[in-house]
Amino acid sequence: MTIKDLAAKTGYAVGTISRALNGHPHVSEKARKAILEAARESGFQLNTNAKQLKQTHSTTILAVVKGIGNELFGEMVETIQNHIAQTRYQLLVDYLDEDSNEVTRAVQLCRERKPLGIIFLGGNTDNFLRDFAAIDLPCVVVTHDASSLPFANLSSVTTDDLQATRSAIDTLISMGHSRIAIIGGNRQLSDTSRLRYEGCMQAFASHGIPFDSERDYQGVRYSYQDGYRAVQTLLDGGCTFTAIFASADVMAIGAIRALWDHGLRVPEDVSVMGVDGLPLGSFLVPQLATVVQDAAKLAQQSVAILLEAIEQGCPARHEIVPFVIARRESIRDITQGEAKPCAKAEF
Amino acid sequence: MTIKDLAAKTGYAVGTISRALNGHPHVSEKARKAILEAARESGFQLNTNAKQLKQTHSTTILAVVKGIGNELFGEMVETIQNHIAQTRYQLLVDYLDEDSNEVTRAVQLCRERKPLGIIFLGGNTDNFLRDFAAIDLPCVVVTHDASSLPFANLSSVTTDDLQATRSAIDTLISMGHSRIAIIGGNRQLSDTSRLRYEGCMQAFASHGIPFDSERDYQGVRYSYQDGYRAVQTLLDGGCTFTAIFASADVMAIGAIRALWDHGLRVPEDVSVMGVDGLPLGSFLVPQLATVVQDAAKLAQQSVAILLEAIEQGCPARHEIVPFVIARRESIRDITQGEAKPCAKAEF
DNA sequence: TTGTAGGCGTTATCAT
DNA sequence: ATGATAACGCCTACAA
Repeated sequence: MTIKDLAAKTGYAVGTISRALNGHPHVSEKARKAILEAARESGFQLNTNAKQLKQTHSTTILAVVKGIGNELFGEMVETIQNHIAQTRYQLLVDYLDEDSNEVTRAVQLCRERKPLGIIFLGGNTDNFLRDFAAIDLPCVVVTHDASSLPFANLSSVTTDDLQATRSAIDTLISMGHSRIAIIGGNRQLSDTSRLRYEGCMQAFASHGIPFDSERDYQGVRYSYQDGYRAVQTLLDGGCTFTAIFASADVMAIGAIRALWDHGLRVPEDVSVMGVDGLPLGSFLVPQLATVVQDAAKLAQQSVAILLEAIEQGCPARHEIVPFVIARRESIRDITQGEAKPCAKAEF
Repeated sequence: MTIKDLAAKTGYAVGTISRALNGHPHVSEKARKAILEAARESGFQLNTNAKQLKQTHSTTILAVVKGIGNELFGEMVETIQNHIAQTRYQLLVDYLDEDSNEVTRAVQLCRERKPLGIIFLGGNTDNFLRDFAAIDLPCVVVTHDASSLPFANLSSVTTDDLQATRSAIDTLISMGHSRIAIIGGNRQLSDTSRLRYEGCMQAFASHGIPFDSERDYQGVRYSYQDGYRAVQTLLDGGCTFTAIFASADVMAIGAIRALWDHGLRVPEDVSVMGVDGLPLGSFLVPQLATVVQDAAKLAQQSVAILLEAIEQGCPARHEIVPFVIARRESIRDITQGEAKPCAKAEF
């Protein structure tokens, strides 16, 4: 079934069919009704390949999401969708693996879908440096600072990962914790992981608290399981602590269970804090203390910046969205009361 | 940059370029090398629109996933990907909303991507009945029984939702619970929700346990928040219970927190059981008792059935994958010991 | 308002 | 082994 068939069926020419189906002007009400009806009853759908092959520009905004299964991104996609839906544009969401190159993918999609602009959810500096030059549309990276990259058409909206992490560690320190173990991501592969690690180190340094990366740090993948195992490794490695900071909520959740299995209670024996502010965190018992990234605002800002750039040619901007330290039930102030210095497992 | 440009650049004709780029036979080693090199150095990529427009068949297997954010489907996609990667086929994953029509979407993708077969993750009977006739490829629905649908090319792999739920309720009953509240999904919209509800009713009936749907049942959406609210509504509505059965783990998690906030402890005061067997469940404190769907096996079977159908023309099959009742920490046997008859909130 | 025809970038089918 | 050329299904001038 093609527009030719529809033309034969309705008696109109393909040109009229095309115009009617695309809501173009210069189609009589009669023709439009007849054509739409015929299309509906035969379940006709335009062939996107042919359409996009011919089309010189679309009315599409592209979102390239790096890492399916990242709940934070999931929330943001939803918000972005809601905002775009209120404009005359359409959102096209493309998901890819954590470890594939989002920029080359975007380059390909530019050719094929001719979007008006791109929102990157997550991104890697190296990829941008190597491949972004080929893109000359307005773009914005969310969750990844691009202010120091040499691209005039690339904006960014981020949480200040370094400050956020510093602030989280400061919070723990202010609650009397000085023996803090860290569970982080892969600092080689992820800029965010590197920044969050730096934030921890700066916090420790500014308080004169010693930290032995070898013993007190675990770099793992962002999963429950890896959070769980990281705690095991820390304990086996002789690490003692009154608090654990995990640079993602999912790892924190795995960590809490691992502690429990070692006979350690949260927050009585060990305080645990994460990063992200996943909705799940506030349904747990204990509620997970965390650094809340304002997903709604990150998403909303990215759309705003992109639309300004598309419609008014505004230059690239680099915005920072405030984070919030959520002091929830999984952390405890130990400055007074019984001093339970360190939480080495008792078996 | 098109293959025409490459043709001009290398001196070969477009046909040869196309053959070389697609690894077809009848291309001299010399030509192949020259063309591939020219393509590489100019960063050339085939235009998928044009390619798919012209191509009569692909080597693609399509997975249509209904409901992004469904973790169970996420797991299965990963497994499917791993299996397909070991074959000569490629997997194309298409995500759509819970409430959009997966079958019409598949029809469109058939035209445009010409896949060899389709795996549906999730599906709705009405949609299949109305629109599936247009598809004549081998297909398999996972998580949704299609054995009674009149399609010779449609297989299915499912957990027996009705038996699974019956069995879960039986378990709770065998542990001494007779006042059980149910948190389910929307029975009008989701076949699975309906079956799970049926399973509960059958279990109650066979044990002669009365159940007042009006008071003891909440039909909500699959989310933490809705699980939480459902418990509030149940308690406000005067429902008393020693156990809650939620027909999805996410709702069970929300329910546990709601109980906590009402001063009720799990499993001491109330037992809570879910369905799905999300990895998360075993990292919680208490670990979530649940009906584990064997995601790996569901995925693996769906691929096996589809490949058999594609390669050997095997007829459609309808398989049932066993579930496992995971009696984990969130449920408690109350047949002996102190009788704490019902768990009405004390405020 | 409607019809006609050319071309988007590729693959496939012929020749050569 | 390679080249020429006709589709693929649609959009878009342009003509009527």
